[in-house]
Amino acid sequence: MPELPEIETICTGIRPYIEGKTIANVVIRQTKLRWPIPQNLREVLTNLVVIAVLRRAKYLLLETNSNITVLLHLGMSGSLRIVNSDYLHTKHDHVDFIFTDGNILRYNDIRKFGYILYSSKPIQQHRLIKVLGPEPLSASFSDRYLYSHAKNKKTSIKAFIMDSHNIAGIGNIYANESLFMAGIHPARLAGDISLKHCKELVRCIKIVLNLAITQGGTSIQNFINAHGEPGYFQQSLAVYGRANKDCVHCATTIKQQKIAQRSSYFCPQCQSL
DNA sequence: ACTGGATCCTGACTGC
DNA sequence: TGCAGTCAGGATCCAG
Repeated sequence: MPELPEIETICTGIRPYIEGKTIANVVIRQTKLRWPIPQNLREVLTNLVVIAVLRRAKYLLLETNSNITVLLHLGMSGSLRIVNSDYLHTKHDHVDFIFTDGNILRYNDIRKFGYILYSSKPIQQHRLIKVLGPEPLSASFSDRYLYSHAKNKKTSIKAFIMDSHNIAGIGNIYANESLFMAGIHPARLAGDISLKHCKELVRCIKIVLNLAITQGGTSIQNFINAHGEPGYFQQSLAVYGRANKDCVHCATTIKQQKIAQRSSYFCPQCQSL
């Protein structure tokens, strides 16, 4: 389930193989993803040069030497790998971006929750991009920002930080881990979090995401990097997936509860309501 | 304006 | 062994 650190890992992994390279062809085996792949994707991309591989929230962006930017979202089961033509495609390998040097950027997505689109406008103006909140690792995501935007909100703090319109790229795993580290109960109302606690939460979100990036992301079900290798952050998870186990701090039993339709894990002792 | 629920999908897992 | 049911989850859409 790729979140920000996983996309960052993939971005770093594929960049050396495709930046500055020319797209020779695009093979689409399955168009029915979350949204249909544009019918003319192959026609539009052929002969373009990828000049930059970027990440915004959980989107991976391929900038080209024309006005076209490819926008990729991996949903929850998507992966991208660099392969060559010796690797035969398998069941859920939906799209191949084939480069003139023989490398292939292969998109696989078991659950088809992801999507591939392109934009001919500046990508910041794209309807999916312009509504995003600040990057959590940027300076603009501050205690002041969190406090002022969460003020008066009657939703849970967990749902709030997972909403990409508020903060971009935090999914269920890192929301759980950040709230645990900050000692904040996931069901607390966003509007009730003090400036002091906002400061602590912002600090913890940045620590958790940075640590996950250095460990190559989290492989819970099927995350793999551009070379087909798993990440290692799952070994550092303090609460996510640890229902009925002992809290790493106080040995209280970790509780699991659905909050905002998502499995939430917390220590009832360390994280006060 | 704001909030929460339904929805898309497949595979792993559980229980009978 | 086989089948049915449940769960995982990002982000959009829609209803209240």
